[in-house]
Amino acid sequence: NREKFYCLSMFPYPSGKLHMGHVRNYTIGDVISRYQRMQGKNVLQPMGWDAFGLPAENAAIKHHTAPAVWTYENIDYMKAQLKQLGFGYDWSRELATCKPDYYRWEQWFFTRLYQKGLVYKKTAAVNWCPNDQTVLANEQVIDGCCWRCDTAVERKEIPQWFIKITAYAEELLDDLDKLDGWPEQVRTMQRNWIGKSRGVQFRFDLTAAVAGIDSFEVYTTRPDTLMGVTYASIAAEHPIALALAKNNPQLAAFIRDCKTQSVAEADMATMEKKGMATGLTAIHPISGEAVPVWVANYVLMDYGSGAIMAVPAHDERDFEFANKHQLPIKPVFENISTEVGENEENFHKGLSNDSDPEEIRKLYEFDTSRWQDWYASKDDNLAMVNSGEFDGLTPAQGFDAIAAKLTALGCGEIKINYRLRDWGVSRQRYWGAPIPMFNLPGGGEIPVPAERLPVLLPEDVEMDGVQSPIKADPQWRVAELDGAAVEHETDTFDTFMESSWYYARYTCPDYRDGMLDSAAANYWLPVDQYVGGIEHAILHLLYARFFHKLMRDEGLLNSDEPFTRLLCQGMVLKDGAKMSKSKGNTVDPQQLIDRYGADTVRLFTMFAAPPEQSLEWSESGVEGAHRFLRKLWKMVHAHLQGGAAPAVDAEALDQAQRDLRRKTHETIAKVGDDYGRRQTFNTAIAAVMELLNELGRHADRTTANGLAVEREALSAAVLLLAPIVPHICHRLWQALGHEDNLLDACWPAADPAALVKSTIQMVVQVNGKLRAHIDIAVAADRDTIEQAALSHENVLRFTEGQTIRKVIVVPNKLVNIVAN
RNA sequence: GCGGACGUGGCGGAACUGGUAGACGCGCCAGAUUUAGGUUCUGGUACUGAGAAGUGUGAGAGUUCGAGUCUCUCCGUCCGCACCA
Repeated sequence: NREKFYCLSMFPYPSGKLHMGHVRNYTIGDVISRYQRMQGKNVLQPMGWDAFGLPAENAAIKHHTAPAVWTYENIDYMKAQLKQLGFGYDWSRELATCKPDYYRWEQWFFTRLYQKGLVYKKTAAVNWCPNDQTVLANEQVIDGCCWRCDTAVERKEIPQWFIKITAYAEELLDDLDKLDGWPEQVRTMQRNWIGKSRGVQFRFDLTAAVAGIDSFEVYTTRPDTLMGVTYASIAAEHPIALALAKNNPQLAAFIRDCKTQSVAEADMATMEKKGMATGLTAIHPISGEAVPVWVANYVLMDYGSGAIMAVPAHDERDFEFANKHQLPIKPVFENISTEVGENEENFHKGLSNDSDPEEIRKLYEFDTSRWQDWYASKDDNLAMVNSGEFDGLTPAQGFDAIAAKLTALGCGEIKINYRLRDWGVSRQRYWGAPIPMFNLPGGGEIPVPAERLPVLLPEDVEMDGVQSPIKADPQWRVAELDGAAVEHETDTFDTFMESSWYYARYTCPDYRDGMLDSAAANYWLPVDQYVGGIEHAILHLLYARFFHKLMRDEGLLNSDEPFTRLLCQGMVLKDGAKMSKSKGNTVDPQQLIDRYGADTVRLFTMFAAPPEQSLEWSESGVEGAHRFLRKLWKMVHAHLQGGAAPAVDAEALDQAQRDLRRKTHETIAKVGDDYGRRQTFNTAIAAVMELLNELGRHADRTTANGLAVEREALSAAVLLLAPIVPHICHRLWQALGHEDNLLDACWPAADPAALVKSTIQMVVQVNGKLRAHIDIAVAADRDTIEQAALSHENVLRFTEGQTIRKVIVVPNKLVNIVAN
């Protein structure tokens, strides 16, 4: 009937051997697991392998082997290393995501999602190397070129499978509020990533149809600025652009040019903004004015409708674009506030008259990064201008009025939008789970029936360095369904698929009758503590949350969220930079284990920094950790030389023994709090060090009471350090005469009676500066404290000739005397 | 570019709820043991100053009796940006 505790560390990609980041991650998880076990809980701590992925393909090419061989060898090696470090994993639950008995259930789940309408196929952009005729990952695009052949990479639209994560956007957003065991910054990042917005979707009619298209849709979160629209932009892949390009060689060339760029958003956002006029004009839905239509490289076909309205006066990016292409800038807000700064004043002087575009353009150049924020923060101080019937409204009123107008005109409506996009899971690579679909000869596709799963990925393959072996082999795809010829899909799943549900499969890794054994899953889930790198704060954690809800809605489990508490550990640095092969500043943990032993490595990684901060590597710090363990060993054995120690007789202790005993119990209280609530293991270790320092100074082994107090302190130290340095503490615990297993030993509790103090030291400040310390009886009232403070010699010296204006007393802490 | 964090001695860090800045460790200095070095032990170690005291948490402002902590502006570093995992 013990309470369960599921402690999970993010499983590793089997890249070869453990690096310091793994050591740190898994030490944190193991320390928490051991602490919880000592609390008497039924602890699950599993480990496995995130075994599919791109590096295996590259390594296979380099070493002339198969990705599977390379992966399994790495798993064997890394597993042995994890065992050396003494992590208490339940290896009977080990799983590897590249094994068919794991990915078959992922394939099955995908077909279920398909049947529920949560999966669909559409075209989406990938990085394409025209020379190698292959798809590249963002990582394989270096400065816009292919990493193998240095050819300029193009954007190419190909059909791909998507899962409708946007259907769960609202729940993924709302449930963030429940995750109070998560770091606030992770929740904020996920909120911003989902990016819920309220805006208006509306239609621009073209003055002349192109290839039968006579309008296009745009979405804006700022309909209040609609009257300031001076142009519209469409994506290079927009049907209108493509149709026009057929008879416009210049536009066709520009569109080709737009394709020569990476699909990574960071690259898109920092690249030069380019555009070209289409010659088309759209009709402003309210004013009826002609609005020129441009093609722009920063408008993406995959986002929203692939077209945007542009308001250069009130959007920084539009402003830049308008400046570059000499497009008009039409302000539609006027400042009506009486308090304005110098810049704003100049700015709004210009805004409120009908200056010619050149004048306004000059005006804006004072600081384009600031006026936009300024607008956002001063809603009530702004009034609409140049906006016809909407003049005089505030932006918020303008939002509603213009939205209503567009709705009434039948060309638009208020719409909730998310920045979050559906999850593209197709990869054109070999080393991944095959997507379980049959492609039909006449087009279309059908899921592979459940009884024919898994769709096996052949492991005995040769990599040619360019194409996936299952794409290169014309036989692999051959299949039949109900007597008709069909083809296996040769794309594989994004590896985030496997890492999105492994935590649940650990609860029943050998279950053969389904994806999850609900009884086991519901017993162990949700994970009580998840530990992993901050780099996963958005993608992995969002996909896992999504999958959890999908599994819940499939009836496989009954909780809403997968991870109750989350700890994101920082990076391991050397010389101030992240340890990485490319920088050549890695430290091989194996050498440390060989030289100092697992306990020293564990102690150093936990002591050098709190888990959420980056950890600076230090060889002398490791030696310091080793020194401390030797000292602990010697202290216990020196103590044992003193002979048998009786139990502590609290009433019979002298003052020094009482003080030492109080220190022991203060340490127990602090360390327990550091492990459980704060998860600051570095300060827990420091507190035990302090206790041992105190013991070294004041221990008296000549009396029975002295020996008893020392025994109590050392026993506490051994128990408190046991989660971090289990091996040495196990031996010391035995040496101290305990027969029971340390892991099952009860976590010590601080004795309230031992913590009682008769006097307390308080700080006395004069005008906020420290001037004295006073010893005060714990029960002293405010007057007594004030008198003691005011009559202190040094306080008198600093208040002489001054008037006491105020005395602030913070109980048990300090007195501040305000005088002048 | 957008989103999120961080910035404290020679170094890693501590200061948890706005209340003694620098716990603990490393390094360094001095001493003891040993006496070749290392190990081990003891003491010291933010800066300026003989001292009294003053100054000090990336820079600048603000709120407060009191700011490393809260607010604003700026600078720097790091993480993520949907195909690295």
